[in-house]
Amino acid sequence: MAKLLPCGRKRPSEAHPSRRTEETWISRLNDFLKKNGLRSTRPREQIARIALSKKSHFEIQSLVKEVHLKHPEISPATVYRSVATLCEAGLLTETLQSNGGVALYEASLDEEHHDHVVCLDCNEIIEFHDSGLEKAQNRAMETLGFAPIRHRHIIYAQCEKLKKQS
Amino acid sequence: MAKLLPCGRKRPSEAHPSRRTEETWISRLNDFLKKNGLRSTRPREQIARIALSKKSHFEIQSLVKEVHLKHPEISPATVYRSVATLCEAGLLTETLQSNGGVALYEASLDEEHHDHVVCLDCNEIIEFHDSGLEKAQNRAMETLGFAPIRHRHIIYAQCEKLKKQS
DNA sequence: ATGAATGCAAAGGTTTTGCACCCCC
DNA sequence: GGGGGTGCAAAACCTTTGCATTCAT
Repeated sequence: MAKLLPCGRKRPSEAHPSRRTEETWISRLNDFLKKNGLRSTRPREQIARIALSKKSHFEIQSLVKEVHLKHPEISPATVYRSVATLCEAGLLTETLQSNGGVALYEASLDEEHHDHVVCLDCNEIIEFHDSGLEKAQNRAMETLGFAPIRHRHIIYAQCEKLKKQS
Repeated sequence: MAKLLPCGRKRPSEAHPSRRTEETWISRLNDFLKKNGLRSTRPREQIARIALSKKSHFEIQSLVKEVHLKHPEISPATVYRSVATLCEAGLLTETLQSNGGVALYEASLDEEHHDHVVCLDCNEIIEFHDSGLEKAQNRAMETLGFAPIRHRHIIYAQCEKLKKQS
């Protein structure tokens, strides 16, 4: 938690004071499973623990690798199947569900929403939340006649240049 | 051009008055090829024509299919190779270059930047540009100490509900 | 003619599926 | 005990690569 920030940047006003505790998702998951006649199993929970601890969007492939590392007995097939279940349970969100292909996932706990900055110099991903930005977005959507449900905003930016200038 | 808009929405202030003409990218491509000792070939141009006509982000796979449909004699391998070339030429941009995996592409002509709304009711993608939103974004980045280079902003929203309410 | 570009087929990866066995309820 | 879950291996896909041939210059 006291981890150093990449980019030598100041920490942007403590991103998520309200990240849900682990217990919350476990019960959410179990509720879902029970409601749907599904079962609460060890592999499922282990996979969920790892997937839901991811800070930002991730590819399923990296999850497969991490699971295999920590729990070699769990097969890749199970990871794929569990991720599908977690999506149905609403604990993961599939982003970019573009025509049958690509899939990135993101833990969708009820925490405060955040956007991402990808630093092109450091290759780090920084999360941030800016209410002015959110408001501007909502205003734009209202103008167009849409009701925004969720969004994905990634800004690719540089930090190095600023350092040199200042 | 006079195509009906999805979602029964009003057209959002004519998105791209300045989309570059076809000739522009052909000469840009040929310039690049000549400069690098590469050759201007038929398959390359046919692939470029299709790729650069894409309105928004696309997966290479869908491009492969479309190319195969229109030009069955062109092999998938050539599509992959041409896309790489087009990226180097700066005519396509690879988005989401996440760790070795996923790749989406986007035509990167010099047209005005736009964001996307994905309508969850109609499954249509609408492009828009909102200067207030852009400004809010730049302000937020400045606060964090970054210089934004490019970004990707997708808003998932609904239009149906609005219709019913009004 | 020369070397880049292509098509084809094989190789390398990733994701899905079928099936026998296991284990939660 | 019954039916959902899992692991394994095969299948199905997607992307890359090697090589002989074609083609632009």
